[in-house]
Amino acid sequence: MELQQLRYFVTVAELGNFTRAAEKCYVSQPSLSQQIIKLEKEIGHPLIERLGRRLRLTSAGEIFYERASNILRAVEETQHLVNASYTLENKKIRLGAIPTIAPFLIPPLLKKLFQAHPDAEITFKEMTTDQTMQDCKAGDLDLAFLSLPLQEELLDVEPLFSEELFLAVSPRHKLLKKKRVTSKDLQDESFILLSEAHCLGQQIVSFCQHHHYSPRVNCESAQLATVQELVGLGMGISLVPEMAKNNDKSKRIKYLSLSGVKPTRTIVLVTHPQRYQSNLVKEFIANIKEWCPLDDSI
Amino acid sequence: MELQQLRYFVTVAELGNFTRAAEKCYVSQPSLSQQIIKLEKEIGHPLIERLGRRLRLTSAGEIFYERASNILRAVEETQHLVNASYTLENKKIRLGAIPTIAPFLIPPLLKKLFQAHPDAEITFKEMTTDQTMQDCKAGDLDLAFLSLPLQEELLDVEPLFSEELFLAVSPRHKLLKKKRVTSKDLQDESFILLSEAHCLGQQIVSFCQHHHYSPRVNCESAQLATVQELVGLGMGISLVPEMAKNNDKSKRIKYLSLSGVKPTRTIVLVTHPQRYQSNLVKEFIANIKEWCPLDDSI
DNA sequence: TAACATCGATAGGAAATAACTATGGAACTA
DNA sequence: TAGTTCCATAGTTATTTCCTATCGATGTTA
Repeated sequence: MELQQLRYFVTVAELGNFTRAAEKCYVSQPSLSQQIIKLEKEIGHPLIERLGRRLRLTSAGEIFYERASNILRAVEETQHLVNASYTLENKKIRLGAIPTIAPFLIPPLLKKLFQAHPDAEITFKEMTTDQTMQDCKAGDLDLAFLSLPLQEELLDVEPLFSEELFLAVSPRHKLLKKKRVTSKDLQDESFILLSEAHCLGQQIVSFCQHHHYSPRVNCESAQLATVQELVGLGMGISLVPEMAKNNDKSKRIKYLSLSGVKPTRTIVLVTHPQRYQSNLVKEFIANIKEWCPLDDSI
Repeated sequence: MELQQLRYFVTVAELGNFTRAAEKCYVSQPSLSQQIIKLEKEIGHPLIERLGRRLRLTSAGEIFYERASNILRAVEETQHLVNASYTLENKKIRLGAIPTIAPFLIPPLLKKLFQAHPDAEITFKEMTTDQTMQDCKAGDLDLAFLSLPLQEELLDVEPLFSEELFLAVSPRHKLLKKKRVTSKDLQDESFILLSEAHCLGQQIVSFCQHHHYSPRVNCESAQLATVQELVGLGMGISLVPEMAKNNDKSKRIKYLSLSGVKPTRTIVLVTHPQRYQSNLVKEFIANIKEWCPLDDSI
């Protein structure tokens, strides 16, 4: 059974005439006749009685007509629905970010997004770098914010900006007395780091290794806010991204810019190169690139 | 858009895999791919995102999937419904008869029909000969009972039986005193006939003409019962079919069998030669031929 | 890291299907 | 009776669908 046959049959049923139905369907009358005959054979029952010149639907034909016209209406509606869904599709954005970026970068971005598109539907997912990249690859995310380094060749990775990692110490910390603090001064300090799964922790460890010492890890936390609280209580020091420093309105922590080679991290925008991007996603990505202070990079 | 494309698409959506979908649809994978691509072109939006090896429905695709699977379900149901309608069709019989036959022949026939098929759905229509034949030709009746003569070459006309027309007179009528009443004795009588539209009236007129006299038409009625009432009141005489005579349990009328050439009428079964006949209609017709007292014919 | 396996898209030719023209026969009309 | 209208059939052409073979990309495994 094919839709064309239904279209032919419904037209015949409505016009009560093969010839005029054929005209309306823009086919020759024999073509239409054959398709109707074929349809009747497949159904297994005659649908139209040919009584001399007059046509008449059998009771099977009447039932079939009801159903067929409903089906054709459903098909038409489907086309319209899909067209409408294009608008809907344009309203959806699925974001991902790691926890050390999310609370500082996502809220202002979403605020701007909502100003421009009050009807946008945002889904946001905070995960580790690995999980986020997996979701990106699977198409569950339209875009994600991560931090370098990444070993990922299949996804599009576009650097947005770099930011300094500031030394976070408690207000009474002895390092505050020094004029210049370099990485070497940190050698004997207790570091408070995020858990290993989070890249910021790894980044700090690798920064330390680069300067030929290991941080004395005292405490691991999943949240930067927790780290900041612990630092504020004098339980250790940490390296905190600039966005976290700027976001910290409490005065319980002092932030120092290290002298010499400053530790930094680079925030990147990750997308799937093959995935279809709705206009809203495209626009959002373009705006992100505009908004993000690339020139602030150190 | 064609149903085959919907079948392909729904299968892919459900299996999440072109190759296995192609196997399930018993086509090669390229064939299925092409049809999906064609479908997407016609819809105007991508329905399936190909992300590496993984597949993913776009939001348009999800909406389309919902609709498509509903449509396919509707198509399947339609086939079942039509099959079921065959049973329904088998329960319908549409009968037609002229008024001078209907009250005597139809009730006993329906009684027997209901005994054999308690769930049968009968539609009965009492009309003039012309109207009945027109309905037969249009397919609005499955079968009809009429009386000869008929000028109709397009319909099937099958004689069922012939019956005598009895002379109906009031109990005090002078003709009752005669031992033998012939058509010549009727020459001066007042005839009560059905209106011209009814064939029994015409038949009586033609019977009289055949015997070289005209009935002195006094009164015309549309119903045989009315005629019988009038005869009973002594307002005239009439010729009444045997079935009407047998049906008349009141003793207000005396019926005489004419001597010599007896007037008769022949009851026929009329059907449309091209029309589809359900099993019930076929069986009913076969039973009618069995039941009807063909051997009673004069 | 290289070899292998899997998957969807593409190309080109073969098969199947639906289209057309021409025509026939039945059924109504004038 | 002649003419017209209508649906079905026959034969052919055109289109569409399908198939095989193959490519390129993506994961997986040795």
